[in-house]
Amino acid sequence: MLKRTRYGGELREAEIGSTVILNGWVNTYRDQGKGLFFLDLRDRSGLVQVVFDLEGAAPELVERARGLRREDVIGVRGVVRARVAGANPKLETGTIEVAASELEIFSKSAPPPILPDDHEAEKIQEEKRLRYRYIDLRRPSMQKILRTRFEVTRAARTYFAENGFLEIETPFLIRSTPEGARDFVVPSRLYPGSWYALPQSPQLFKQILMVAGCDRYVQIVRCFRDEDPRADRQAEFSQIDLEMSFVEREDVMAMMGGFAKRIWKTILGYEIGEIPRMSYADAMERYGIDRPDLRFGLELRDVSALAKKTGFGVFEQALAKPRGVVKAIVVPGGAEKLTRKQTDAYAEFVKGFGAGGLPTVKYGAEGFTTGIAKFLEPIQAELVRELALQPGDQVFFGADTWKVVTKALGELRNKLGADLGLTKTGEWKFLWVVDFPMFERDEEHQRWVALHHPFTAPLPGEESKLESDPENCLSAGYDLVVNGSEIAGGSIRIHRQDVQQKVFELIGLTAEQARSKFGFLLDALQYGAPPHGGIAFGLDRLVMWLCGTNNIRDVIAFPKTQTGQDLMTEAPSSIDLEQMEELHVRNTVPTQP
RNA sequence: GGGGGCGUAGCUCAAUUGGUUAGAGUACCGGACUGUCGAUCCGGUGGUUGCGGGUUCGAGCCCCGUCGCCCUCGCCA
Repeated sequence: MLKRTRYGGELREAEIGSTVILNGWVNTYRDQGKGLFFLDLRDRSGLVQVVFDLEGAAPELVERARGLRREDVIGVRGVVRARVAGANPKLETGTIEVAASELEIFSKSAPPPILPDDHEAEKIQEEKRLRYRYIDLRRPSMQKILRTRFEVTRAARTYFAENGFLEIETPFLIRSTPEGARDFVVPSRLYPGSWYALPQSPQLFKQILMVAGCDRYVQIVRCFRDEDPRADRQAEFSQIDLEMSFVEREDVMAMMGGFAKRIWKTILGYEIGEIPRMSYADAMERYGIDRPDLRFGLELRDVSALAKKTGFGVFEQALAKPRGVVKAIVVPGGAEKLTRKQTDAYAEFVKGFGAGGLPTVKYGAEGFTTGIAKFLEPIQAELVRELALQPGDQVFFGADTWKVVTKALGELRNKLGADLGLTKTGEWKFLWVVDFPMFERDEEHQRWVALHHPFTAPLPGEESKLESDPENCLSAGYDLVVNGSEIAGGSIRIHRQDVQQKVFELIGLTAEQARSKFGFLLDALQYGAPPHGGIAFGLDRLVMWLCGTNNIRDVIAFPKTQTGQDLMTEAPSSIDLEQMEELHVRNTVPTQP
């Protein structure tokens, strides 16, 4: 066997004159006739041109070479030499080529259904790429993503090892716990009628590792949530998960900030600098979202006080609602940049988030024009001052309950940022969001739900509000946001059994329910639990940002479709009747004929 | 569960809006070619128009159902 001595894509002019053996796939071939045959050999490192010619090779060799086709797998021995007829600037190896003297064909390829060319791949239906994933992954850009993902996890292990963390595995077959996302479940063979669940995260296990004295835990771990996927999430995903003992939130944030800095430095050579902070309340008021994209302004401004003076029906009705507000977004230069068609489309857009419409005005030399200009006459001067309007600006208003306005304008703000080209690649705006409320009111079920999760501790000094004022009790949670995307989230945990009981009670779990579902945690907290806290990084989303893709399937070697299928293996599938009987389950779906 | 988009040759697309035998590029096969590089030139194979019904003299195109993929709202403690 011709065994590789070098990766072809790494060869450069310095190697001219040396003999190498390359292994790889035929990317393309160019048959020049009887005696001259070129091919581009692809391996993990990239492409290099291999030439078979009469001067240097036996005719028999040339004949065999001429039979090569795309995606055949070969070994080649040859001498590295300078290109005779000029370089190919498109290849990193474009100034050299390998003059082949020996060829071994390891495997012929059937005509490939798709070709692993980066310039083709954009056009190929993703369905085909997923079906033939083993071909698609041969593409240089996919190889680069796989490598980047590995560099991230390697840097993570190095960083956390340097900081005294232990990587400890937690089980995949666990007890199903309520709340949160829908569980994937696995039937038990040995306990008829009983089920395991796959973990949505190792949350409880890592807390128990702290009780167990492990002090600092990290794990790069798969998590499972049986919810409908999106472009940036799927049922099965990975976290860099960690937990620390004897810490306050400052300690965890410092550790994670250091990790983010390490990653951006290692992978992109980028210096993050100090990561600013913002309270959840601020984020919601000014950006309408708990993960603001700070790459652009367009902040939401509360103009309720002024709106009250207009007598405009839409504003009045909104302000009459419980917690009704009127907020504004100023688009600098929007009067000219935004067409009527666009602003109409934005009105439709915000309706999708429950807003009744999108009142708007343009500001110019003659004051307010278009839209609701006439209604704003009484407050024009004050509004111009309040919003620091410049001629040419356009103002959009949201008028409804705080919740609807916040959501609608927050989403509109992000859309405007994208549409107006306010986000540049290579720009990184990090932000810690802190001081979340412990609870959110679920009006439909008339109860409190934990905003983060029910193991999150109140901020020091806020504990008493659990009794007196749960709505305004702040938590010791923290989210790390980059460019409007939440890439990590965590909190200081409750380490006292009585506090944990109280929180369970507030979210509507009776003592009995809490005991039956989380008894092991409550027990553990009784027997010497250190103060502890942690955080989890979404590995997939992290790699997406680092690789510049907005498709989570690009950063997972074998991803699932939006309906949870693996198109390559065709999972999920039906199972044999015997398998089902062994597992004590029965199929209630009529079988296909 | 709701909304939107897509589905024609292995792949990427077209088919003058219901009209002859569904075309092109590419891949593949055969031939030519000694410096190509997304090689080129000549010729060729290749189709259950996702699937199932329906309307019609006639359906890739219209209608109904169904399957699959993507985006999205809900959902994702």
